[in-house]
Amino acid sequence: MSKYAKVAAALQSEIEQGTYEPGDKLPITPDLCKLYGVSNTTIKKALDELEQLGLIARRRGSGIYVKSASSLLKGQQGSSATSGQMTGLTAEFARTKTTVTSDVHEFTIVHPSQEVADSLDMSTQEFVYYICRTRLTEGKPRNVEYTYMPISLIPGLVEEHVRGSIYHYIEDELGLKIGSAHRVLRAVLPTEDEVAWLKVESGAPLFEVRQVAYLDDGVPFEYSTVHHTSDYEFYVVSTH
Amino acid sequence: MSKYAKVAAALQSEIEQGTYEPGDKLPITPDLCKLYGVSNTTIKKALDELEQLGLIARRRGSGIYVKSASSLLKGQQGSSATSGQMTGLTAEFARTKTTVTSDVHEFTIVHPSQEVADSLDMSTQEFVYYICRTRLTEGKPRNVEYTYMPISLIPGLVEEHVRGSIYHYIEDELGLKIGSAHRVLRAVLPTEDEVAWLKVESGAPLFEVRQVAYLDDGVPFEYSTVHHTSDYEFYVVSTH
DNA sequence: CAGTGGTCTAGACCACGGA
DNA sequence: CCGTGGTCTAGACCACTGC
Repeated sequence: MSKYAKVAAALQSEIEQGTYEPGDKLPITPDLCKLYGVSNTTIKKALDELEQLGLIARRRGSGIYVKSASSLLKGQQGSSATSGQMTGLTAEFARTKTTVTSDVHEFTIVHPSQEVADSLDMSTQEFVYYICRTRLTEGKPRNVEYTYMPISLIPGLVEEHVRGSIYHYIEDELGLKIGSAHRVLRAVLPTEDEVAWLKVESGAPLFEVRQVAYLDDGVPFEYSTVHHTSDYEFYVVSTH
Repeated sequence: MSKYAKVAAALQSEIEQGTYEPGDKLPITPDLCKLYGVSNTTIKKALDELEQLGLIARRRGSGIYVKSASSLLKGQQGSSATSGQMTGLTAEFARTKTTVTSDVHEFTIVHPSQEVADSLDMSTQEFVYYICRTRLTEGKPRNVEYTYMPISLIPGLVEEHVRGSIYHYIEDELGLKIGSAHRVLRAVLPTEDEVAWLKVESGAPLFEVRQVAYLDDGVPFEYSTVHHTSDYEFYVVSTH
C-alpha cells in the first residue's frame, strides 16, 4: 500500500470517527505534511482520494473543509453500487457474506450483432459467448444479465463458471486483470421473461446498466446489459 | 489553464483525431515528457485526466494503451448527463443552443422534513424554499424537479430565478461557487401529477436522481429529487 | 534483467480568498 | 497583503511486466 493511500485511509478514519466534524477546516497543508511525515505532493494525492469519495471540499486560498457525509450515502444497505468502483455482484456481496447464485437461462456461442462487435472491437464473423442469467442473493432475484464475451479472449468458459462468478474465472484462473468499464444507466420496463425470472409485476420499473468492460491493457472483453429490480440504487459523487 | 490540463487536452485530441488508435501504445512516459516539454509528474497528472475520461488504460511495467472509445459513450445526443460533471440542465443544454424553460408548480417556504434537514445540516425549525417545477427543452417536458434550499444560504430567491436557472442566480448573482454533489440513482414510476406534467403514460418508467449539492466550501445548499423521462441516460466511467 | 509506469521528495513559484 | 491550496520541476527510487 502506497504512502498516500495510507495517509488517505488515516484521514478518512479521522473524519468518520469524528476527530474532524462536518464543516471543520482541516489543518493547513504544510501542517498535514508534518503530521504525517510526507511531502506536499503526497498529501495532495491523499486529499485527491478523499475528495473523490465526497468527504472533503477544497477551496484554494481558503482551506480544506469536511463535508457533512450526507445521509444519502450512509444508507448503503441492500442492493447497491458505487461509481468509481469496478466490481461484479459477487464481489459486491462478498463483504456481507451474502450468498450469490445464478439461474442460467442460456449459455451459447453466437456471432455478435454489429453493435456488440463494434463495442468489442471485433468482426461479426467471429464468435462470442452469449449468456443470459438471473442473479439471486439468498434466493431472491436481483437482476437479469445479458452478457457477450469474445471466446478468443476468454477461452475455456464453461457453465460451471457461469453459474458462479465469471469475473473470478477471468482474474483468478485466466490471470487477466479487469481494468475499467464504460456504463450507460437508464430506467426501463421488464420483458415478459423478466417478469417471470425476477418475480416482479409487469409494470415494475427496472434499472438498466449497459456496459462495456475492459481489461487493464484497454482491450474490451465484455458487453453486457443488466436489468436490476427496483430496489437497486446507484451512488455517484460528482465534482466540478 | 494549467499545464497538465493543456497536455491532457492535446493528448485527447490526438486520440480523438486518430493519431493514436484504439489498442495503440502511447510513447513511454519519458518521451511524452520530452514531446510536451514537461516533467514526469505533470504528464502523470494529464494521464490521470484521460484515464478518468475512459480514454486510456495504464499498465505498470508494460505501457499506456488507447481504449476503443466504446460506441456507448459516443451516442451522447439528446437528454443525457455524465458522472464527474456537476452541471444543471441549463448548462447541459447551453452548448447545444437548446431552449430550456420551466413550469413552476409550487414555490413556497416551509419547514424541512427530518430527512431534508439532516442532509442540509440544519434544524427542522428553520426554513427552506420548496420548489416544484417541470423542466422543458424546446417545449418538451424532460423532468420534474423537487428542490429544497435553506433560505439562509440562498437569500433573495424569487420566482423569476426559479423560472430560469437557479444555479445561475447562485453563482453569478450571489457569487457562490457550487462544488460537488452526492447522488443516488433509481428507477421509479410516475405519480399522477407527473403523468400530466411530463405527458407520459402512467406506466412509463422514470429515472430518479436524488442529490445533495454542496458549495465549494463543503456547505450543503440543496436537496433535490429529479424524475427524468425515460429517454434520459446517465454515463459513468468506472475504474478499479 | 531490462523496460516501463508509479511514488516520493524538497523547494520554488503561482493563484486565489479574505480582511 | 498575507494565508492557503495548487502547480511544477529534476531526479531518485520502487514495483511490475515480460522476455
